[in-house]
Amino acid sequence: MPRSFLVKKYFAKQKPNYSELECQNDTSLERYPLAELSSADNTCFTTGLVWDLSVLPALYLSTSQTEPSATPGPLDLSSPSSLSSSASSSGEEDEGRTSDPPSPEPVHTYAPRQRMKCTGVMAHISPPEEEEERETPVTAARPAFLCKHCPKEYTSLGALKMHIRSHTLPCVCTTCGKAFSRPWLLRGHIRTHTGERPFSCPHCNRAFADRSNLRAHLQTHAEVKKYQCGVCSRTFSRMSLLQKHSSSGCCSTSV
DNA sequence: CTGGGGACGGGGCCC
DNA sequence: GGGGCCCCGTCCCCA
Repeated sequence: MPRSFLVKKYFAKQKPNYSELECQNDTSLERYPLAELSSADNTCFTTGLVWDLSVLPALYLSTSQTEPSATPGPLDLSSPSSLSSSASSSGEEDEGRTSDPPSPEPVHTYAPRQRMKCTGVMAHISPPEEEEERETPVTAARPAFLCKHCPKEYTSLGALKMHIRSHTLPCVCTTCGKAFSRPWLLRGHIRTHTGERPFSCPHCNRAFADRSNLRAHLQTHAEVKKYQCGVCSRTFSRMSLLQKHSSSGCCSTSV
């Protein structure tokens, strides 16, 4: 179970509305851009959702490139949902997040995320049409659905099928031929061709084709960024920047 | 070297 | 069960 959504799921109940998000908090955004992301309630951000790299597991810091899933560390900083809430978006959603059940150890659910681009592997392993998934009837504890293209394992067939799409890449761009696992990924890609940028920043009117990029951009407007150096307290908009900062000397200990 | 943007991957949740 | 969307996150590249 790679990734941090395991934490997110608690508040994922409510769908954020970016269109609102982008303009509803115009006023507050001036001061706390991030708040807009997480909602009008900027407290979640200003109260210390900034990540302290010093508390991050060494593993995360050193190998985060491939194992950000270890992120759980920072989550425990102030709240179990710090991670998601800080970067999350719309207000309502934020509310849900901040109130997400304080799971005792959400951290343990994380597994090293491997940015395994095994899509290529699949071609060598076996034809997709053969038998996409191997169902392992582990009637005992939990059913395990194993991907035959990679070592991944899922507890539901649906999840496995979804995953398999990342191998089969059924969505192909008619313009450049690039293939994607999901339709919406393809749509996002198509924007790179059309130039469409539906996500605009309420602060600088800059537009983005990708919502995530807007989110990252909004960080640049934040007075206090999401990721904080445990040594110098300097904050960064991206984990990668914090990592660079750390490895470059400031936080030699945290590397 | 740092900061930021572009593009994209992937699991979860809701409908 | 599947599609759509969300959010989180990463890598690459450029200013």
